[in-house]
Amino acid sequence: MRDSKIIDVAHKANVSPATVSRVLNGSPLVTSKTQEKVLQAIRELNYTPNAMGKQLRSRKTMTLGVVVTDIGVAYNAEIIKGIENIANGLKYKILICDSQNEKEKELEFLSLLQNRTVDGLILVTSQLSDPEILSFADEDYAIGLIGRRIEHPFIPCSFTDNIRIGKEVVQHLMERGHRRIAFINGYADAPDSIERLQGYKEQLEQAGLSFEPELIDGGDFNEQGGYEAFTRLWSNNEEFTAVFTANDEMALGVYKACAELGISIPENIAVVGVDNIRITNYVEPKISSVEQPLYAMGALLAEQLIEQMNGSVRAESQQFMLASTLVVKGSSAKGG
Amino acid sequence: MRDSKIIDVAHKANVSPATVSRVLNGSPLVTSKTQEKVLQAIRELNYTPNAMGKQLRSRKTMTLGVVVTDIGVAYNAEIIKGIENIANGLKYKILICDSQNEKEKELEFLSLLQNRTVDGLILVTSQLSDPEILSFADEDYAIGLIGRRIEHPFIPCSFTDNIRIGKEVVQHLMERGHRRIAFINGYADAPDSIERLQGYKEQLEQAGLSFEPELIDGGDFNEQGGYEAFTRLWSNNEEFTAVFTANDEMALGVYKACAELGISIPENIAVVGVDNIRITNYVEPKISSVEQPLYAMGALLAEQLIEQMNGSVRAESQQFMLASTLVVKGSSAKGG
DNA sequence: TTGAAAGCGCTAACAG
DNA sequence: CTGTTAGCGCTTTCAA
Repeated sequence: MRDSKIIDVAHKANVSPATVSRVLNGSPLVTSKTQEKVLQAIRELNYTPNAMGKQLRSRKTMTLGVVVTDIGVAYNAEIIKGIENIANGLKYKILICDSQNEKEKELEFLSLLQNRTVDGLILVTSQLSDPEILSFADEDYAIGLIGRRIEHPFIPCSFTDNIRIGKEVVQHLMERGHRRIAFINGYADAPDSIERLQGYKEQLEQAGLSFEPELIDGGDFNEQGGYEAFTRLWSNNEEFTAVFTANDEMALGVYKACAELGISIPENIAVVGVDNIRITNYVEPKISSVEQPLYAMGALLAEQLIEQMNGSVRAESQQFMLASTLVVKGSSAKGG
Repeated sequence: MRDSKIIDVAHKANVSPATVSRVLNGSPLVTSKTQEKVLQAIRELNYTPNAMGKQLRSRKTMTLGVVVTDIGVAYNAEIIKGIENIANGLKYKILICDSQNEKEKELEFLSLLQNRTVDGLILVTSQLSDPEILSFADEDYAIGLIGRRIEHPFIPCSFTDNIRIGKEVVQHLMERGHRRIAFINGYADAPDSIERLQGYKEQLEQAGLSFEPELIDGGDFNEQGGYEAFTRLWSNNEEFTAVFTANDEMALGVYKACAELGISIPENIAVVGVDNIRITNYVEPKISSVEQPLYAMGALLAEQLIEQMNGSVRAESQQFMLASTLVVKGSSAKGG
């Protein structure tokens, strides 16, 4: 059966479509008598306002696009939850794109901003380059970033203090007596990688230790990469006593390598990761890790972006730099 | 800067909006000369067709709604990926609702079908009752179900053969010599629970063993529930030698309980779960588990639903019952 | 092959 | 307080 429209309700209630619209939108200037007539007609016709008509007229879709590299990763899922809860509370819906790290797919999704399918877009640790993102921000498109930072007055960002994460982990390991600390990094060009490495360096320097490039390797943020990086580092006989991996996935790779090489954790080597994913608590020993306020990062950003979209004047965007928490567990329990 | 519209392009190219629309939609009846003029104007104005106008006119949003109970659970994430990949391939977008198992939120999301925000809706292991779902299916709304089955000509469903899962696990454990097999179920009224229990019973019967209700308990599909259920079962001194948990989360709870009670797996007791989640491979011993074709469940259902939505005649929906695979690992390696 | 015009369903001026 | 009317941006008859 064809949906009934506002005009049908108007006819049935003997009023104009405008009046029906007023009732629908809770306008205060309708008699309670008229209102009742209209509501009755709505009930009888089982009428529901059509979203497309409304959206076209109001030039708003009340929808936020969210681009993540992989929806299956707990890191992203938690951020999405933060975004979704805030968005829903403010009557927004979210359209998700699992880009599988393909730039092309992210770019394609950005077109939904141009064609006004979404009112705003949130990129979660996107692999797009700054210029690519900025080319959109120059238009009157609302874009927000999570887990990444771009200096731009209209692009809100929420991210963690990665330098501090690097410093904190190194400090913790030094307190446990470690002096030669290896660092397994993620993608070389990811801000997370660069900043955590920087924090690592800064803390070493602060302690009067010299930075040794031969203790650094990269593992692309995944388990296999961590496994391979550790294997390489170990084979060089650098005699480090601790490893700091830029995320937990790579720490799992280190565990695998250690199991094969007969290295025991934490007796022979201490391990600290980042993200504090669930698995870190199920392996033996549990992996010390830095926990990030992911939910908050999503929620704060969504709130800021929506506020900004609805502001009459375009206000300067806020940048949220959130602190993380080191959770010490078995993998770094003993001294080096 | 205000977006340019089709009329602007028309003016610049000295044609009518209808012609621009034809070019946009690849109509064959435009001269290549006119086409070039129009394309040129589009480029110059950096024009992008407005999605709302198009949608209102065509009465389609090219959007699929997806309701999951929790986006953070790997089970759901994998299904979403299957849906999304197929949907994107067919030019559809997906709008996600993480209902957190709140019925009210699911119901609210269903209204997006009524107001035509989405063209179709997929419920993943929804907690809504059959009548609630059917009340929507009676209208001309496209609804599909995953991980659940409703007999209705227009509701496509994809789900696993849960009875077979129950039978297979029991058979496997019996082959390992187990005769008294405890079963920790999920929510008592979930189809997954009921059917897996039924399979468990059938296989016992087939082997000439009697069903013992005192070996059954429930753990609500979560780790804590599994922990508590096992603790209860164990304290009854029933002397079972194996536990079949209706999902892996509860198996993890069993591991925790066994660690506390000093029971060693698999020597004292064998454990088999369902879902084959990642963590099952990181605990010691690895947990035997039944792997479900989640991605395929999502993909097949999305394909069927979209096909159905676009069919001129409303065809009967298909039901997809997919087979699962038991992955035997350390937790059920030894005999009982 | 192209254009004129109607209308998808809704809201918001403006008038009464 | 309510109705009339003009679009939001697009597609699609129908006519030329």
